[in-house]
Amino acid sequence: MGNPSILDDVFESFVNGVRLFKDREVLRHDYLPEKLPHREDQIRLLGETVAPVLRDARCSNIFIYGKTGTGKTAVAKYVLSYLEAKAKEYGASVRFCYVNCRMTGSEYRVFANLSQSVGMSIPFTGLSVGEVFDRFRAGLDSSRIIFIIVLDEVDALIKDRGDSFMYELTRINETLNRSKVSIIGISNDLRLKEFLDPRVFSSLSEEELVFRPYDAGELRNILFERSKLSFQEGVLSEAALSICAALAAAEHGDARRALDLLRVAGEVAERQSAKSITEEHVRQAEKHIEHNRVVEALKNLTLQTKLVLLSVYHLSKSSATTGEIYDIYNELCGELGMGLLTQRRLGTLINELDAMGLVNAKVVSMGRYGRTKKIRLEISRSHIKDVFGSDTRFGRLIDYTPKLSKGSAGKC
DNA sequence: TGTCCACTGGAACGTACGGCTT
DNA sequence: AAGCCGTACGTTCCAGTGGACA
Repeated sequence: MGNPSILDDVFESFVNGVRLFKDREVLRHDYLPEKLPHREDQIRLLGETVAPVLRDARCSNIFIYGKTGTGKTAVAKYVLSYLEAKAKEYGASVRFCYVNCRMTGSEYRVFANLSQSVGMSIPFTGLSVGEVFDRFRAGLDSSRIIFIIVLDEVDALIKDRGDSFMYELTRINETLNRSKVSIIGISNDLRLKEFLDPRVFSSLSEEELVFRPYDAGELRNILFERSKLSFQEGVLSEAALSICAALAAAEHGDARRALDLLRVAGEVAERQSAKSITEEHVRQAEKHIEHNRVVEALKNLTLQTKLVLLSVYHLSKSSATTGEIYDIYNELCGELGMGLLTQRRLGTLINELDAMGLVNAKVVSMGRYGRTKKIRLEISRSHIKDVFGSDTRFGRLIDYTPKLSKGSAGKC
């Protein structure tokens, strides 16, 4: 369990050391601040759109677009919480349910979630989606309310499983007698239109709201507001604040990223017993976040996907084709005495690694020599060596020398 | 201009599993 | 216990394809 005296030191310096934070929760993603700077227009527009529910009328469905960290979720929650409170004041029976579709995972669970929020209990599994939907509808109708459904990251679900559940939802009002439903869809992907049935799309986007990315100046204001609540006075340097804003602005104006940077920079500074947070702490925080992201991603891969990535690793002097990787993967499976997947399946796994940013895969045509994907590592080799090298099942394969029997691997 | 390579990627289907309803 | 159900992970089949080469 380690040496207790070491931990004594760690804990003591944490408790008695320099305190930079006043309240670090303020910098977390799910913290909902009282003010949302630079989103006044969107708040007003959304407020105007949902206001009819205060007079017991159904409001228009709304579609909200914008990249991650542009304040979509915060604005939606902010407006609806306020609306719910106002509704109580006016005696209107309004309720809203927020569902993050990506976290929730499937249409079954989305409906299960919605059902629970109208007081129906739904088993974890065992029912058909249709059955869950029927129960939701019945529960909703008997509760006699105006129900606002917020489907966050709805693009994740639609791209994976199609839009049949959205179709059901958009038509639900036709079968309700005593309750009404409005839908607020939130998407990170501006091209969502392409994935949706035109009927569903037109019904969903009776109103549209677009959230533009924050620029560096706006991010700076947001960080400044939050830093007043999260840090002790005078602890955060001007330069550190600006660089956080600039780094996040360079990455499509993501406020979440900016807040993460600031929080981790504070933690780094605190650990070093620094009296203030400097530019250098932010730089270290940036490295720290990226390192953690990659290591976590690597650890959580399935064994087969790890072997695919390891095959890329063994070929990564230059980019490799799917066929070359499959050959190496074949060898590695042989070394471990494991069954191997088909090349078709391997292609899908490579696409998943590409989506995670661990490899870069590009479809190229080599004319007479066929059409394939060129794959190269997107992360440092040392990350793979560190994480996979300590794996008891296949760690030894890090130093494996491929036989490259077909001779083509490694060339460009 | 047509051929042909080495795949890509969609679609349908199979299997295993945990968990519900009846 | 039987019969469903959703989910995860995988296979099989196959039409489609960009561009070098003859």
